[in-house]
Amino acid sequence: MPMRKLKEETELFYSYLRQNGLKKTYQKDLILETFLNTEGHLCVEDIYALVKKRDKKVGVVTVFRTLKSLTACGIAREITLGDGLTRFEHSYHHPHHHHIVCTECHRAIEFVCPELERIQNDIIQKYHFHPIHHRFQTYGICEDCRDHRAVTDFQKHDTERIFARDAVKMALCMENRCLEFYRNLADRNQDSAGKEIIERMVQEVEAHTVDLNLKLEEIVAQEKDLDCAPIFLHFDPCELEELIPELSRYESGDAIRLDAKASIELALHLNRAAADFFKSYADRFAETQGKQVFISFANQEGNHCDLMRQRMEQLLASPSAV
Amino acid sequence: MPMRKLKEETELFYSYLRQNGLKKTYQKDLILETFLNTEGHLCVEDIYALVKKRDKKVGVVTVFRTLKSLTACGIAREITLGDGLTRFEHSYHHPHHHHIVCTECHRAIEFVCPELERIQNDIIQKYHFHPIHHRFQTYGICEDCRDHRAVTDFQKHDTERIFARDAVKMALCMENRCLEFYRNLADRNQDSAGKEIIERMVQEVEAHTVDLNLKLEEIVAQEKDLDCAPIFLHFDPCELEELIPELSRYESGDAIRLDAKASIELALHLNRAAADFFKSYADRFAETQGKQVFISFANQEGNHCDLMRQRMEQLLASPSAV
DNA sequence: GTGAGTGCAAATGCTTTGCAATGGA
DNA sequence: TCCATTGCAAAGCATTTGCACTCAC
Repeated sequence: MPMRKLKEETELFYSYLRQNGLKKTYQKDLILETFLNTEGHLCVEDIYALVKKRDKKVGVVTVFRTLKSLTACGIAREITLGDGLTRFEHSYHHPHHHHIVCTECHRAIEFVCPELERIQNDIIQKYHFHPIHHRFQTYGICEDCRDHRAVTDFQKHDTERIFARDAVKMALCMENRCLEFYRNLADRNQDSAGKEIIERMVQEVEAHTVDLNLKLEEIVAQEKDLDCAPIFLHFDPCELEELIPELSRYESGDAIRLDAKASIELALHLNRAAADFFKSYADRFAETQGKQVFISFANQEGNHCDLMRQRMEQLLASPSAV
Repeated sequence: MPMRKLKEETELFYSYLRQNGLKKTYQKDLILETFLNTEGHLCVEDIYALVKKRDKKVGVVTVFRTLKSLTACGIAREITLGDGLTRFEHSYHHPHHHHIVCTECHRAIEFVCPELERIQNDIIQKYHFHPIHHRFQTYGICEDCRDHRAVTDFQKHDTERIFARDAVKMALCMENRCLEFYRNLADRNQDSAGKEIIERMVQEVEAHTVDLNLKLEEIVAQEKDLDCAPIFLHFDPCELEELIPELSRYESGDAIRLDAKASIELALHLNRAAADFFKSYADRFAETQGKQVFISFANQEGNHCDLMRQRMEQLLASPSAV
């Protein structure tokens, strides 16, 4: 947990206290700090035990009461994993997610699924409910328990980092699809000017892929074993697939012949689609590092569109110079 | 609750008792009967109160214990609506569903959403969990509570009947889309033989629609106000839309010219798609009246395919006679 | 100094368990 | 007869409340 965030959340808590005429105390601080410094799905008893390590005099009741406040101001979120205990997880700057719960070891994996959010919105509207929150919980037996292996705790990582990691992976997934598309197209395009344009696209996407991989490494380096944490963002690859134009539409007979203009138009179209998609994808999430990844990816795709447009202008001005 | 079902469930319970070396008793019978004769999401106290009306001597503990057994043998299903109480709902021959819970009045609407089931399967597979069950719960404030209106209980109907009702409605929705498609096509088709074929299709679909409406009335007549119960099956109309061929594919210029053969082929294709879709749709559900509706709809569409094929043979044999 | 916070103990509410009596198979 | 079942009372358990004392503002 970076200090910056701990500070942000503490600020939030204090302003909540101020606004509600409540007082800040040593115990509240201690409980907040303990909560923020622990990842996972902790029950009151867990947090109480941790707090007691630092100060034996604190009572459980205070932990209960403070966690209620933390929930009220959006720092914590109450969850249930089916064992009758109320558990708490970080909420501030953490995307809304769901759980896969092992009914044997009671460990839980978190995942985000925008499709679920969409369905939830559709349904609640259909029934004229004013939405508050929703939860999707899948219960099953995890691999470790099924194979009677030793189990350790899941989810020891900062959710926001894992989300950022997966956001970059999603962007990379998009870029890889684009690469495959452009390479395939360059291979088959029988118009040499168009081929050249597309090959330049390949290089640009490759460069972008390198950047994204660096970004990924940077994120993963922030925390030990972050790369091993299970997938958090459950995105639908079909949605990315749909952004890629169908090559068959450009075939005439079995051959593909896209001149420079048509190639730029195609690339422009693909970039525009990707930019729009990632921009609206970002809208689904609360303020997080991951959201920022989507926004900056959308912006880069947008910038690439501008570049395409410039090239198009150049081409129209002096067709031989591109 | 029809007698037939009460009997089936009682049989199931007795065989569960037999297989586990347990004994049948007057109290268990009483609790089972009370449970089966009440629709809704009842907590132990609710059922206990109802049982007490019939016999003051029965204890709560027995209700707790019997409900555990009923859950174990698949007659009841335990649910939580967020108020800390364990509630029970019918499970035998009831499709797996989810809930929209009002956080004010604690009433819950049930709904079935095959899309959710699909996502659940995808995700649990991705994380290598062995599935047990899943729950999707949406919390919000219902219309009544938002407008500070008086509230009565939801869900006073037999879930299986509501499911059957919605299954028929879904089939009707499909037929209406087909009708619209055929009418539009008949209108625009400039080939008179083809037009005639399509007009016959319109008549056949109309007849089928009448049948389905009769079926719907029959289901709705089984229970008072069944037609007013909220939508239970949340199907995706896009999935139906996708089954309908795009007319634009048959346009040449702005005109449509489909001869008899092409018209039969088109109708055959549409019927086949509908039959396949509803057959696989039925597979998603446990044995219920609604599932039977889907299967019989798929069969009827299949039969229609056979009819189409016969016509095609006739046409090929004597082109003028169709 | 005022009023919220704290921590103890006690209460609450749902659910389970222990146990002696009961009653099915 | 045997052993599951029943219903009472009692225990468990997570959480909340009452209250006197403490401490932040």
